[in-house]
Amino acid sequence: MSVKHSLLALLTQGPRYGYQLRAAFEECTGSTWPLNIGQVYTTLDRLERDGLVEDLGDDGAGHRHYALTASGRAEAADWFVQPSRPQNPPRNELAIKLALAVTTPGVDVERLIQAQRSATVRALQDYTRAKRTAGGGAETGGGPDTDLAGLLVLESLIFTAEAEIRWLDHCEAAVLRAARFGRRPAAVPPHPQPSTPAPSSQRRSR
Amino acid sequence: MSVKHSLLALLTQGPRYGYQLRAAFEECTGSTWPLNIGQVYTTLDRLERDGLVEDLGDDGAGHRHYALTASGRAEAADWFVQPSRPQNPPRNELAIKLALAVTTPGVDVERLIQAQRSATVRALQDYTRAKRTAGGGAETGGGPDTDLAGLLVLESLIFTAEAEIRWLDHCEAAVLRAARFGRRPAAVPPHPQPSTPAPSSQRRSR
DNA sequence: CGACACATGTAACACGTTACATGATTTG
DNA sequence: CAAATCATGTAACGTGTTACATGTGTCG
Repeated sequence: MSVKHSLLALLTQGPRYGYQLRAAFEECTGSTWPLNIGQVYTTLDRLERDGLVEDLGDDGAGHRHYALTASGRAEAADWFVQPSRPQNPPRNELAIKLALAVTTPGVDVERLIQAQRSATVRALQDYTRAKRTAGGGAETGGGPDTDLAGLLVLESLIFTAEAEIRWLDHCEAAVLRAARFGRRPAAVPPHPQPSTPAPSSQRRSR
Repeated sequence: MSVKHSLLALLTQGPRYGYQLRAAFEECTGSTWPLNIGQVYTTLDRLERDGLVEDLGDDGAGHRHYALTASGRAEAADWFVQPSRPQNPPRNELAIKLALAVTTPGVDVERLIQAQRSATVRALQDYTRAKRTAGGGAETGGGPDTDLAGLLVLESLIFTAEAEIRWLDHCEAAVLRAARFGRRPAAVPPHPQPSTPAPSSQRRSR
């Protein structure tokens, strides 16, 4: 959904063509999230089909411009006003992995947590370095707030990574605490077990 | 990718059938992320096609069990060991929206930030309430660590929401600071403007 | 009996990525 | 001229959601 709305938002500044829209998107997000050019065209097709944009045709220079329709403009305005709050927050792969890890016997949860923290710390260092580098260079040529936008995106990554590290620390403590109390490996099967037992070749981490 | 790997991870505890896998997934993540049952079956089909699981056939009770193959077991073990670190972090719709908002004239960024913070604070309160409620109730019947897993998932949501609020506060300050210095509304167009000007019906937020 | 949970699927569609095909223009 | 960039698309596939169809078993 973000691509669709991003294109609508970019078109509020006037008609644009596909290639231009991708460049504008990547510039404004500081190239953090590359946007596939093929998807731009297919999304524009869908937007036109749904009556949110209008095809202005070839301008003679080989550029196929699109403009917002009235409902497209309303949709873009609504996107900016309505807070993003899906009923179910987007799936967090790391949280799922850890939840499955603590419920699966034979998984080295400690190692998982430490490996993940190392990876996140490295990513955080990359972001911090990128933030130092940015802003000092030449203007990329976007509007007056293009640098601000890229900076905010970078800082969003930083805040997220920091939170992930804090959560991992918290998980490590919680897992250790749970392990100190009796951790019985599936003593009483709560559901009727399938007739076929787990194969004996099951891997163990130690 | 998370669904595919989640199913593999659940199957490390022995053969299961589709409906059972969904129940196990939702129980272990505390019903935070509902898993579509149709997707379970199509994913199992793909896993079988790729040689990661094996169809044990109907067990006579109408249950179609699947078991891990050797490569499926290796894949699951690898998923637990390898840290989740995609080259490009998953798109953050809120960050994209804010980046586009500060580069788009006529958008009330202040209002956007405040509306989003309110929504996130409400979500945070929901999570906190859910955390208080959980644990006190009866055992759901999962393994000994099912409660722990659900708790960790909830806390992941809490840590993420808190980070989002902090980031929004930071953005508000940064935007105010940028506004205090000269914010010229697109004085010098950096790219050649399209011939068609933006329609005069453009909405303004105030 | 009727409602509900259990259980397995299919179809259609939205969204996203990768790879490929095609041609114009610019630049070393 | 050759390579890179600009520009527009198509095809195939993976992933995810919603809705529908179908049948069994259980319980009030």
